Order: sequence, then structure tokens, then C-alpha cells
Amino acid sequence: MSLKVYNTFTRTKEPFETIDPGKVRMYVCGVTVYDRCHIGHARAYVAFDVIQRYLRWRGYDVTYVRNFTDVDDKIIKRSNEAGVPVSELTDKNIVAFHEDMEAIGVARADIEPRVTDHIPQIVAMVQTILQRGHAYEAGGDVYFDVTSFPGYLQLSGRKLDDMQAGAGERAGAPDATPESPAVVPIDATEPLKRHPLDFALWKAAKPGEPAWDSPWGPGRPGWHIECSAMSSQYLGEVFDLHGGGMDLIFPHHENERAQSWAATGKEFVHTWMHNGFVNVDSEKMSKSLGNFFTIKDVIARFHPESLRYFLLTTHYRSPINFTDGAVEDAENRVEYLYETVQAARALLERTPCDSNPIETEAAKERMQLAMDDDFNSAATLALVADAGRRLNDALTMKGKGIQKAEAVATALEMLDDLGAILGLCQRDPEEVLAGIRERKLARNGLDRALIEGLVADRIAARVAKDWAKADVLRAELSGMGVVLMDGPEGTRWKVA
RNA sequence: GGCGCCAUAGCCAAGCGGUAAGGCAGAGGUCUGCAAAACCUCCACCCCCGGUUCAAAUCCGGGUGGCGCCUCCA
Repeated sequence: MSLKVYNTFTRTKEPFETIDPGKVRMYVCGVTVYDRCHIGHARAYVAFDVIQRYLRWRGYDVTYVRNFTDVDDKIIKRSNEAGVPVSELTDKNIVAFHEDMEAIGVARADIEPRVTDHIPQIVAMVQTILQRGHAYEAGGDVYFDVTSFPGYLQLSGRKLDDMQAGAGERAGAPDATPESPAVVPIDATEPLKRHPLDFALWKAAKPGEPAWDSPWGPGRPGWHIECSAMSSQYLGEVFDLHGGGMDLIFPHHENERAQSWAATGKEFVHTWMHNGFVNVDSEKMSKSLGNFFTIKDVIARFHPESLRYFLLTTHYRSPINFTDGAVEDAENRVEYLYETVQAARALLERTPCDSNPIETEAAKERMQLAMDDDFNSAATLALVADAGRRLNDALTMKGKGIQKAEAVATALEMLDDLGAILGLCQRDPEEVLAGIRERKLARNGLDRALIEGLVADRIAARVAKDWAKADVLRAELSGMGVVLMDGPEGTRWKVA
């Protein structure tokens, strides 16, 4: 059994082999901190969080680097609009990023470097690239010369000639008008470039922009160079995994690859991994369509773990369609799992018992089989469903105290093992269940005090064996979307 | 115009040559004062047409229909 990973570069699933035995060095492109994170970011970082967790479970010594890009055009624009210093804006968004990620169970990376803390390394790399003849200076800018790298566009599988042909075609796109062409001619904004695909390694500062001294005058890094510089600093010139969203394949990763090659003469990444996009109601998520959701907004309406569960229901490379209904479904599953875990823990507290190692080992092997197949979280979720069912099955076993406790302990351990990899079922059941209930009440515009009053009335009716009245109250609550569960230890209720 | 991805039950979604995981919904059942929850059972031959093979949802060719990237973007 071996781990297989899909490599964007070779377009195939390959047996995973590390450069150094037992060690994985991975770099995932982090966020540009000009705004709050959206659910697309959630998908990417949940995907790589699971990958990182699984690699560690597999016994690899993982070094995970995920950067913050804290200087770029959008940040400068946003800071000017808001009238706040760049550093204030970026600091604030980094804090927000950590809040969002913590909420959805994404662990911090081992190293989270900021671009502005690595300007000397970036300048040094640009110098090296210039010295090796793969870049040129023009008016305080430094551009990468794409024609100097024979392997350019190999990652994205394009051809230089096609790219140029495409640019002309796109300029005539339907939404273009003479006043505002769909595509700004590249030469208009960066007239000093020799080739349209050449890209800036270093940008001369315009008045009022953040700037650092350099051999080419005051300026700042271009978009792609930071990842080449920081990855090599923390992971070495060559490392195992490099990930990010599909959209980064071109130009970002293509350009990173070119720069790193130009600086070292080496292919710097062994395996390229890219996650698919989040669509909203089957359309691409975008601010102009009004279907743009931040993580913060979504987790106010749905429990953060529901979002995480939802994101794991589809393989990380496929597109996933975000709809309220899909997240609600996920939330119901999360609720089911935590109710089950809660009951199991209560039972094991009364009757402590060890699990059956033969069965838990077999379960681990099934998990490994699923996850070894390019981190197939959707297939792994089928195992979660199986563990949940086994657990409930054991919980409802009649008699046989010890036998029952062992069955419960065994199934609970299976669920725990799976949850540890997927980042599910790791929280306090009470809190999660309460969090889900509050959100469901809010979504349905229900008043908790009112419901609790009706539930109390019904309990009284049942005690008096006034079944007719009890049923009327049940119907009333049912009409509100509240379901009642009468059990030996009382009546519980929840929002459907 | 170039490059690429996808098409599996009412819905979502695994599957990567050996005879269709899982979830939701639905039907029946156990349990229950009635219910709910939970559990059990049932529920598809994989967009179309050719081809390769003993064997194809899975490979190849051709259609049809979605989508993405080529521009800031996870």
C-alpha cells in the first residue's frame, strides 16, 4: 500500500516519494491580506490541512509553510481607500485569518512568513536571477525574461505562441467597450516589458507607496517572487509539495517555477497540488454577482464544523457547489455525529471499557486505503458514516453490559481516528450541539423561550397522561419545525 | 482562438479494467402512549455512438451537454 498523489505537473497520480526519507517539506500559498477570507480560502486551507494531518499520521516529519502576502497592489489600494496604513490593514486581516481558520479547525502552519519580513532575501534572489541572465532592469523595475527559460509554461501546459494569440482574441470579448476594454493591454501598464508575458520581480515605487531600498532604487517585490524566496529560505532550494488553488497554476506558480529555476538551475518542486474552486449556486463566486461569502458570514449562520464537513464531501480537486441546502445537510450530519459521541461517552463513563484492537486496526487500514488515494476525503467520509452507524448500533444493544461497552468503545475509537484526520468530531459535543441549535433557531426565526415553554407544558400534560393535549402541543411545535424526543431521562427537543 | 476538467439513482457524491461506497430524500419494518431519534431492509447498470479487451462507469476515437484557466483571484 502506498500513498498516491495527483501531481499537476505530470497530470497523473503518482506514488508519493519524499526527497529525504520520512520528511515532507510543503509550501502552500497563503492569503493576500487585503480583505476577509471567503469560503474559497476555507476550501483551500481545509484541503491542505487534511493533507498535512494525514501526512503526519502516516508518520512523516512534516514542515508546513504557509505565507502571508502583505504588500501588493490590492493592499495598497485598499489601504488608501480606507485611509489606514498598510501595516494596520494587513495586521488586522492576519488576525482575522487566524480567527477564521481556528474556527474551521485549520491548524496553524509550522512557519507563517510575511513578505515584508523577507525583503532582503527577495532582493538577493532578484539579484541572482539578474546575474544569471534571466531578468533585466528597466526604469527601476526588474522583469523576468520568460524567453530565457525553455521550460516556461510547462506547468500549465501552454505555449508561448498560443498565449499571445489568446490575448488578441480576448481583447475583443463581448463585454469590452472602446472606453474600457475587457483586457487592459499589457503594454499600457508595463510598457518597458520586452515580452507580454514577462513579469515584474521588483517594482519601482510610485509616490506614497511602501518602498524598500534596492540596487534598482526604492521599490517593492513583484507578485510572485515572495513565494520563491520564502520557500527556499525555509524549505531549501528543492522541496516536496507545493499547493494552492487551481487558479494559481497560471501565472503564479508558473512564474514561481521560472524564478526558482532561474535562481538555482533546479526544478524546485517535486509535486504540485491544486484544489478545485467553490461555486455558489452553480456559478462562480464573485463580488459582482453578489454571491460572495466570507467565512465569517457563513459560520455565523452555520456551525463552523458544518462548513468544514461540507468542504470535505467532495474530493479536493473537483469543483464544489456551495448552497445553503448542502451546508444544512452537512450540519445535520455533524449534529448526528456529536449526538452519537455524546451518548457514547456517557455510557463509557458509566462502564469504562477498552476497545477491540483487532477491529480498530482493521478500521485504520480502511482509512489508509481511502486516504492513500490522493487524500480522498469523500471516501473517508463513508467510513465516518459507517463508524457512526456502528456506534449507534452498539449504543442500542440490549443487555450484555461489558460486550456492549466494548462495542461502543471500539466504534468510538474508529470515529475518533477518522475525525483526527479529517478534523471532525474533535470538539466538545455539548458546545457544538448548543452552537448548532442556536444557529438553527436563528435561521428559522424561532424563539427559544417560547419553545421551552411549550415543551414544559407538554411534559406536564404527559405526566398527567393527557395524551390529547400532549399531541396538540407536539403538533404545534412540529409546525414550527421543532421535533421532540421522549426518552427515559426526559424529553429533548431540537430544530429539524 | 489556445489549454484543461467534468458528465454515475430524485439530489449530493466515491469509483482509475473484474461486474456500482456513502449521505440526503423516499418505501417498508423494529422501537414508542403517539411520535421523534436510532437501528434493520429496499431503492442505479453509470450522457450518446463506435472501438480495444475474456471482461469497461472505468482505456481509445467521435459526438452532445456543463465548467474552469488564459486578467486580480483559493
